[in-house]
Amino acid sequence: MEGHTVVAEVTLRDVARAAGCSVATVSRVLAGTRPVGAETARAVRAAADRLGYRPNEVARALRSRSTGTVGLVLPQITNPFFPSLVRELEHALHAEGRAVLLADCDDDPATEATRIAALLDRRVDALLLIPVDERRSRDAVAAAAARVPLVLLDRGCGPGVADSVAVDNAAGMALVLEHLAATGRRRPCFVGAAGTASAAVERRVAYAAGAAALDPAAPQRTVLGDFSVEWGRAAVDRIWSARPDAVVCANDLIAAGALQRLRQLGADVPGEVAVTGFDDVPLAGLADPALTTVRQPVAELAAEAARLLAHRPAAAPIPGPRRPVRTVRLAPELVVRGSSAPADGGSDPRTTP
Amino acid sequence: MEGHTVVAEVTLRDVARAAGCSVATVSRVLAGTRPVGAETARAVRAAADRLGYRPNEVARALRSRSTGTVGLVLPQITNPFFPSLVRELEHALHAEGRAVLLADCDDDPATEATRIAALLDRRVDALLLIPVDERRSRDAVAAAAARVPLVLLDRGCGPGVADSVAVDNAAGMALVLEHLAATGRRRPCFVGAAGTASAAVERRVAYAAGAAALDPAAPQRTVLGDFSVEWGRAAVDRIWSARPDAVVCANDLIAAGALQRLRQLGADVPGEVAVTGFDDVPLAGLADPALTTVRQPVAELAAEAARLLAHRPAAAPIPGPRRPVRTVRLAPELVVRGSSAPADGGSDPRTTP
DNA sequence: ATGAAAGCGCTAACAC
DNA sequence: GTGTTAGCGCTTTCAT
Repeated sequence: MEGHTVVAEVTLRDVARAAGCSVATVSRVLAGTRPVGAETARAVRAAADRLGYRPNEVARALRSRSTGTVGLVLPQITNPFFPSLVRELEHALHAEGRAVLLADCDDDPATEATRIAALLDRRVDALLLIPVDERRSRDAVAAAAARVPLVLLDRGCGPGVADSVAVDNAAGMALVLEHLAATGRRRPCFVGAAGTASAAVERRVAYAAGAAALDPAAPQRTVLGDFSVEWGRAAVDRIWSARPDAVVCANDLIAAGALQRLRQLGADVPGEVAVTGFDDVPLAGLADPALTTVRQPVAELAAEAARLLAHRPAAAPIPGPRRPVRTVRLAPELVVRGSSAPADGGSDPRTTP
Repeated sequence: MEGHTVVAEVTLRDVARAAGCSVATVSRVLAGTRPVGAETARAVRAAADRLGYRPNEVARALRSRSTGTVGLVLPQITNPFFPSLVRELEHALHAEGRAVLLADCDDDPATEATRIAALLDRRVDALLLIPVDERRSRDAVAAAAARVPLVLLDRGCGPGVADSVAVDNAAGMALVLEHLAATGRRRPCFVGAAGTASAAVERRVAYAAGAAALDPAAPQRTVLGDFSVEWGRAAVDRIWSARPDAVVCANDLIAAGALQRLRQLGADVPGEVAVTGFDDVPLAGLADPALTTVRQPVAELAAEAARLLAHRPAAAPIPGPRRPVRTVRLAPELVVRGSSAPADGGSDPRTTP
């Protein structure tokens, strides 16, 4: 084993020389751009194989003005909802021969702006972006969207800024509330997240709208913090005195925290109080009791995002008329688990009065 | 808002023209390669600012033979131990102005080989790699290490293949066993992972070595599966009949599954049996009871990996003598939580007989 | 169907 | 200290 060594990279010239033709011909054979004589093509491929030729993607990128890379910008890879999304995106893109430049923003809009700039400097062909904040990310996102195709994922960034694909948060929250109503819960409360992130806003608005049907006072039983386990724990102390029979949480982390604290307080979940989450992160199935939650269709989200990128025409020669942004909303799925089993222990809603 | 548009990128030439000097001078000012007259420098910077010039990193890369990107190749981003590592690596690298090309291998050596090749084609300056498998990843890793600086992370890949940095698994397992012994446990069993991944091997070897001191029969109470929650659940059914007073797991996922199944079986954790994990993933603190585990020093791992990359000289002109590989082992830390509290409920080892 | 030649935007000799 | 020039490795006219 020796140290890595530039063994004089094999270039197109080397292949051309070995195959006895010009570099242009080799390029055409390998890229399949234009017809080439069968005999020549064979010789070229043989030479390329024999020499172990690998095209220099950097040179190719410079010349063809396309790097074959897309930037993936996200708030915090440690948010347990993102890894599976990243995985699906990476696979979808790699399947198209594109590589992924990853940027983690540390949940900070300023860092986000820096990362976006760095990716643009590297001439990514496109950007997949989960904005840190609906409002504070807007300028940087809009500027980037003016330069490359850009698709917003999971969270929005104000109207008309860019194409976006996300789960239908309102529909998800409605599923939760319907389920709770059907299993006899009548005093829900909501533990949400403050701020302008679209998931936070949409989920709390949907709760307020849907819960009112269950109980006119339900919308008022709302406390707001952030999307964390710690907040879930703290929130329980704020709302438990109201004796809700269901704690509807804005995501699974909050729900996990709430569950933990309720257990500490000796509350009976789900007998006395149901707890629900949102996202269906891996942790949700592991909680005790396992968490009823709303599953985001992660693979579809990724596929749809990749599709939007592919269909966004490369660039207009002239600024041109404003192109309408496309917004895709995917249907979520309710995953019923132990944390919301009817109080009587049965699982059929009809057995509950 | 209009569609993204190539507004005729500003190039070095544009800046040179605006500043009234040559492209070389502009390059020198911006790169700081060589001294430039104060007056000229000012003019250049002003022009660059005014035009909103951003260097084309692709062109720069082609010319300077350095892309400023490093490839990060990992088995499965959805493994909950990796996101925090990815985060630290991304930050460490970005701080040096390098971008991260991410590749997820789907836990498959063949995919891994493909991804490595794709990254090399893109001329990454270096590779950070968590191999899928100690043995089956070896060829691809060795080949890659011959072309660019490469640092193995978290898992090894056979001796002498490449520089590596990982936690000291043996030391971590020893900490666990000492702790169990000190808190009065005498019949440990081990739920590990089969296969040749170095973490799997080192942890099970360390258990066998350390547990024998506790109980000569302990090493035999070992069952092997994979690093998953499902295996943790299944393993309990295989070992519970032996009535161990401690279930030592090879990672936190296994431990979470074991904990869940023990609870289902009505076992008292930690009263009747202690459970321990390894890695300290976010989930560990959330389990009930919270999981005693071995924390990997993630930030240090990342920093050390970045340091090794930086110090690996770029390339030798001639294959040269075999360069010794460097292996860094970082000390782990035991995190004691509820799942291993002494049977009497106290937390001081001395209160236990 | 093939080759010659012109760059993509930048850096790095090499002159002055 | 600054300009001129020659490419990095490739794709793509434009000839033939």
